[in-house]
Amino acid sequence: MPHDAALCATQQPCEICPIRYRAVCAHCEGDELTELEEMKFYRRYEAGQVVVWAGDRMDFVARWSPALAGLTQQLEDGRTQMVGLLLPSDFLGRPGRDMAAYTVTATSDLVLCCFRRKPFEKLLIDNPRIASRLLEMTLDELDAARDWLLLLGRKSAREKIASLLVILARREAALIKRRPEGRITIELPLTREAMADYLGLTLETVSRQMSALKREGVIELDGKRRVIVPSFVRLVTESGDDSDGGPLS
Amino acid sequence: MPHDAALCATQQPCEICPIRYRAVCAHCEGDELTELEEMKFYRRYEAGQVVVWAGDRMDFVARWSPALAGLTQQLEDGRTQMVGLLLPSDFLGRPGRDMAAYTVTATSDLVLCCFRRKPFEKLLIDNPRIASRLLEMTLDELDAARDWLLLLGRKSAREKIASLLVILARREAALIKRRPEGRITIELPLTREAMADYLGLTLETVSRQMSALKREGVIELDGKRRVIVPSFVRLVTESGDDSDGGPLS
DNA sequence: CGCATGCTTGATTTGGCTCAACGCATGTGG
DNA sequence: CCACATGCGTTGAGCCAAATCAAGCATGCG
Repeated sequence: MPHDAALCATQQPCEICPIRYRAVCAHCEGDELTELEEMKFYRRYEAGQVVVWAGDRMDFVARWSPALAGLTQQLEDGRTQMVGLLLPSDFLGRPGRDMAAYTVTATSDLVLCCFRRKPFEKLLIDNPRIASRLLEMTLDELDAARDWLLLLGRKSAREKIASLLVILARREAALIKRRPEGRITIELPLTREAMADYLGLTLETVSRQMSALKREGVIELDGKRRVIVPSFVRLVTESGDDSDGGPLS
Repeated sequence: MPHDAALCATQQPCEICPIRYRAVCAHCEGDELTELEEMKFYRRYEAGQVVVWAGDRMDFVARWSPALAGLTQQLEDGRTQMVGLLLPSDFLGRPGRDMAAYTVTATSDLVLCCFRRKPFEKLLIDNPRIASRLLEMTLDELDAARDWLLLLGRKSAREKIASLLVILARREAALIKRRPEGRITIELPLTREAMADYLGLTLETVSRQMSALKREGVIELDGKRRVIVPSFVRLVTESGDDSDGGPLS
């Protein structure tokens, strides 16, 4: 695995980390940060690279940095399902388990902020703040996974696409603490195939539904990877769930 | 909500609780158990009853007792997806949130072992053992949800049915600490409709696939709710994933 | 230029859904 | 005891959304 020493030197300390307030270290203070800092190292990956293979040994856990990656699961015959999206500040790895359960692939260049697993597990035991933040994050992920179950089990192809766009829009908006409204632009850091793997569709169906949404004016395309949504509410309607997405989280 | 005082009196203290070693209180000792005991009360529900509605206020969390229940999520037009199965010793509710996110329906008679939420949250903060056990359980649920994503997104109707049977068989076997093998019997505490809601199918398709599996000798039916599997490996093959289910968990 | 990669589009097939009838228990009331 | 209703499950016929198979197009790159 790449471990770029020069890179480490250029990384910022936790104290001024821009995503700290949402990450696992959200509620930490001076001493705890120092402790974390000591077990920290960085890894860098390029777009398309596999970060971990399912079944691999993993002796670190990590906080997710810029950019995006996907967790995937496979059947032997090759059918693939993405089971999670890793977005900035998300947590990777599982304390108490040394085998990766899923394959993680970077979809854009990224830097991973890693903590050696053993010391981190120890820290977790005698530091309730970190432990409770991790619990909270895990519960959020569980909720997200359950929403995804509804999508995979009961939504049409068209609704699935719209839902994915809504989710990405909300995620982007949350970073700048605003609610998506009116005319918005969404970055789509995924190939059609990755979208298909996420939505439980084929890439052809994804392509067709994108074209259909464009034809009907629900979205506009600027290149393949940038989507303009003239009316966010219209998109939400197409996604099937009429909810407003709850409070800004 | 029903709160049967007479019943409470007949409940056992945590110390001799038969499912304690798998539940949230797994690693607790004397004092902690006493504390838990103090915030504990029981509720009883009958088969078919709704335990909580999505959006309801919930001022308790609970440990799951005998029997089975399902968490469901709905779209406004009525499409329903089950997003979790609650089995003995599972945990219900989310510390730090007072709204239920899902509707919980009992599929058989059950007794719920509830803890008042506020004191429980407090206990969580100053008791790392309980907190870490809860984290572990949540991570397990997340893994289960992700396996379910693969099932919903990529498996055929036949594979879905077989997978459900495999899961139920493994759960039953785990209770008696054995691995399912050879000829086994599975209790199916679910209507065809509940199965459909779980698998993202219609009840007709569930029925047809059950008939097909029977016709081909993969399963035998004893009444509607009891399934005999002559060869467990055959069933696993039909389920699509060839894995052996990992270590006895 | 030639070739690879990612995407679109079209023609065809098919698995699972919809709608509808029917079977079979169990319960209820006359 | 029979007539009838009700709740679950099964089965069949037809249809449609999405998968599959198959070109073809745009972009980028050695």
